[in-house]
Amino acid sequence: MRQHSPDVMSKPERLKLNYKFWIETQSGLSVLGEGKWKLLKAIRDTGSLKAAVEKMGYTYRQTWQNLKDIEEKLSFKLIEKSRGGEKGGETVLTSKGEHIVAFFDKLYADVEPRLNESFDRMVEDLNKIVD
Amino acid sequence: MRQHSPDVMSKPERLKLNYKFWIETQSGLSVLGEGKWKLLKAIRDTGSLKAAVEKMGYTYRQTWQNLKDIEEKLSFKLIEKSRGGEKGGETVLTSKGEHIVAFFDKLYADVEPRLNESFDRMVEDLNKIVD
DNA sequence: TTTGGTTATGCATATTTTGCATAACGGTTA
DNA sequence: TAACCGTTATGCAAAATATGCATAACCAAA
Repeated sequence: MRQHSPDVMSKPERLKLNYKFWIETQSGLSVLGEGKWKLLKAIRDTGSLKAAVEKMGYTYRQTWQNLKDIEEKLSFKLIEKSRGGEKGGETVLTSKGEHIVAFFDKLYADVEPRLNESFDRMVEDLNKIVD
Repeated sequence: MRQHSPDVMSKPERLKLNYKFWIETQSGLSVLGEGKWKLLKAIRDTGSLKAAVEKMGYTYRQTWQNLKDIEEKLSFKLIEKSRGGEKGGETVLTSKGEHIVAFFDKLYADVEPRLNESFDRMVEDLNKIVD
């Protein structure tokens, strides 16, 4: 069957730039980035993994596994979980968990403004190519 | 069966930071980043998709599909491919393909030095958390 | 000892990624 | 003009990941 490719010249669209930072192990294994940073904040704010997950729109199953894997890679705990009690259970950040949150706060505060400036400038060049 | 978790406190390892930039469509669809940038350079240098792919250690099948998808998202062609002939076929960059390569060259030259400086500074803070 | 809300986890299903195998091309050459 | 050869093109099976449902485990309080 002969089938020609879709016309690749038909829908010019303005482009943009995006970026991402994350922590990895020395061996290059990815550990955690912006998503888990925000999740940790949500855990801190709610005192509950379940509530944090719902707030973020994540699934409990996967997030629980992700956090377990992250702690394994880091070799220290980010959260302290307990079951039972009046509220059914709770999850709080460990001291190191708090530090990781604070680290990302600082990292983004430091780097994002300058990066966005560069990107705003460069995205003009980029869109000249499209036209 | 009762099975205790692996001891998460047992292998402290120095951490590092990493980052990534990429181009996306206005609607947030990821288009291409560092990998395809380097691939395009390899295509330019070799005149062949097959050779470029082998140079990069990618698989032909997937790379071919990726490039097709990227051109679809961009709505313009990055490469011009032909089959047959003495060399069996060849692939060269289009003018816009060249421009995209040049864009990434400039982007990384602009942004990387300052970013690496910030990261070197911040990674010290990060590893204070680990200890 | 019952209750209730949270954490913990097995497992089936869906989705994505890989990679093998093979077709299609077409300028060159005899 | 017909066979050749190295490249591009692509279907498809298999493997690896991701997703999400269902349900167990837990335990302070009532």
